Amino acid sequence: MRPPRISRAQVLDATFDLASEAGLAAVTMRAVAARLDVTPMALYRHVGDKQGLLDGLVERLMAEITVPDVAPEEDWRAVLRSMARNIRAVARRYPDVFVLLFQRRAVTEGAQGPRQVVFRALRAAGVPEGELAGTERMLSTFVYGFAASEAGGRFAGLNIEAEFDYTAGHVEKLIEALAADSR
Amino acid sequence: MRPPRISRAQVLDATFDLASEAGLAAVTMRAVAARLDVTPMALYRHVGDKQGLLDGLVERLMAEITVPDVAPEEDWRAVLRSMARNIRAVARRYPDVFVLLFQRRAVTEGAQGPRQVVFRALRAAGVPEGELAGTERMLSTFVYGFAASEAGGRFAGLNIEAEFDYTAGHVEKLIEALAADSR
DNA sequence: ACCTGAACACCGTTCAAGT
DNA sequence: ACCTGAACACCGTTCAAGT
Repeated sequence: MRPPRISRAQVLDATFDLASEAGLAAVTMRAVAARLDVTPMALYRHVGDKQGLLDGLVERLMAEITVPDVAPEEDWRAVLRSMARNIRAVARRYPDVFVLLFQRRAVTEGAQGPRQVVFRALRAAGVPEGELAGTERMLSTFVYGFAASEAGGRFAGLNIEAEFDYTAGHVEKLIEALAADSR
Repeated sequence: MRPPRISRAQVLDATFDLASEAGLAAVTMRAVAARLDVTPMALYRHVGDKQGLLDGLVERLMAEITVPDVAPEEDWRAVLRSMARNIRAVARRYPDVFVLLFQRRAVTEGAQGPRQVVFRALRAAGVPEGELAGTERMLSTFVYGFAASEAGGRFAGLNIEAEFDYTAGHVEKLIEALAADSR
């Protein structure tokens, strides 16, 4: 019987700080433990193992994806673009952690907040109810792919903002077409 | 003066085989060396370091992306779908290696063959010359994002073929719209 | 219940030496 | 030029022990 010296939240905070400052490669059980002035083995009770630590890191990353405070009914285009820009910014700040999103299906699990905002925006655009879920998945697949490409340097040498506007414009037309079909 | 016992090609072959059989985590300098009956240090002359080994692995992965033998002028939709299916198959077979594509910009470097095929298909669809490059990037970003999502399990619980058809259908409409605008 | 300490089986990489 | 051997500074994780 002993009072806990550290919590899962503290472990994840330390992990996230470490990843922000020194990248994913610096995230080791030992380094995280050192930050908390604790033995590596102390972490196992709180996060399971290294895999669990990384899952927690992805959780924290998802929490970084904030929701714009524009009302979706006002301007659905602005809402969607602002969400996409936010996701891209997160990808740029944590490029190596970001790709973990693809491997952990956390994209569907957590971040229900952002998803609801996208739903409202798509509804405001006139996308029929039955197409909402499919469209949201299509959209998020696109945005995450774009953000990962950008953060990984796949668009190196290009004008990325122009690239984004080009793509976003076409996706908006796609959404408009979906709305028009339903009428 | 001594005859070489191994070549870069052999090292990469062993690396690729190892990754296919046991996943990316099993790819260590020591394990690759053991496959070639050689000391770990022998690899350094041929691939530089671990990073260089992984770059070579991505090279090999790109080479797995084959080009359909349908003439693009015949049915551009079939060509694009067949390429997308092939990329998805590669992602499913090597899920953890596949995400490295996002981090190495190899997508733009190598694989010029597939890119040319996409160009021809888009031309056949009627996409104007000036929009070809941008459309191809948009398309590949989409396909790679979809493939990575699928391989990583982000679509778990969904009918993935239906999901693909849904998305592909909308992307085709997007391409048709691009072609129509130019007339 | 929670943490420590020592130990085990791994890593990538250096450096000097051998042929 | 090409490979080896020993060594260094790391890893994640186990297990028994302490409080």
